[in-house]
Amino acid sequence: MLIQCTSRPVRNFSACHCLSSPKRRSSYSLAVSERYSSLVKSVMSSRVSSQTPDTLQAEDEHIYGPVVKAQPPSSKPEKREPKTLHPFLISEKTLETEETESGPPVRILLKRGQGGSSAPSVTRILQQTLSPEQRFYLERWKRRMIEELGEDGFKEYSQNLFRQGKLFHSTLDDIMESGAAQEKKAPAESPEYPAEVQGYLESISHILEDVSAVRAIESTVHHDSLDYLGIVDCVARYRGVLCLIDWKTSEKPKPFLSNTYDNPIQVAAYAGALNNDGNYKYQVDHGLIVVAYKDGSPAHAHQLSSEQMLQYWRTWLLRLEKFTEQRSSHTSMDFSEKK
DNA sequence: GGATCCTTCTTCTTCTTC
Repeated sequence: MLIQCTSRPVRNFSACHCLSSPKRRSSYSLAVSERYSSLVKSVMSSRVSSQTPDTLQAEDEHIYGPVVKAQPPSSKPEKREPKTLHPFLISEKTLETEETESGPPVRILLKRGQGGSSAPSVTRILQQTLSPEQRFYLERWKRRMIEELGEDGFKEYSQNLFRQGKLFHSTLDDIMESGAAQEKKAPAESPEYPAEVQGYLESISHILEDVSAVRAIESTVHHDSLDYLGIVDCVARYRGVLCLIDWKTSEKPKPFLSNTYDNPIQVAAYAGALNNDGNYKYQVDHGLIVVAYKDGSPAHAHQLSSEQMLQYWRTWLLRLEKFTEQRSSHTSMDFSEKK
């Protein structure tokens, strides 16, 4: 039986992200039919909490002030343009990489603190330039999670998410490096990989079949003129197209690009840095965001065209400008405080 | 040797009717 769940077909209820909690599986799963799925969903997804939407709203308003409802987020797309439109691609560099594709993938390690380099990272810039709306929803989510799990429980939960993400990445690095991806061997079947990431590996196995010519793994990129840096997950061909690939793990399904929040901006920022980094002799104008799931259901792959990459590059430049403005206003404030 | 850095994640919402 196929059940449509958040626009993603799954084999059964136990594989459904919305209904199966990671802690325990419901015994209802065998008895329910599609007819009752929305009812079951609403019953099972209700929170065990004495709070009602009204009290939550009241709490939100108490902490953040009244919610301004007259600002639908997507109705006014940001038309702003960066003050300086730094190029995404460099004309001297080539997009063709045939001659350099035969060697092993590069891995440029991060060297911090050398030569007084204090370039900010992509992650830090994105974190510090979140919109007030993003901040609000993240804070609210965190508060609700703490209400449910307690401070310590939430800490454990977050650490667990990070640990799984890191383990998935490092395992994937090993697979890529050993060339297992090109051998088209199902890595999930290999017993040498940690049990905790087997589901994620199964989830991306169909993606790995389309990945070839791995050029870089966990490699540092630095934008030589804009002076920011980051660590790229992977550069490889996906279905023949050279892409900057970002691997993600997620508890919730992310079938649409819009579900990935700032990830496309992150990918464009990395690609722009790689293109403007003298250590890389080629450049990349496509992106790929792969969202892997623990239960092994097929990962979602969001490919970014060169046009989309350019669009997100502009958004990135805006965020970078915002960051720089914030930083200069902070340092001038520090200066006046010290004075 | 210890401290710090870069990552790793987390948000978008609501009912009502076939």
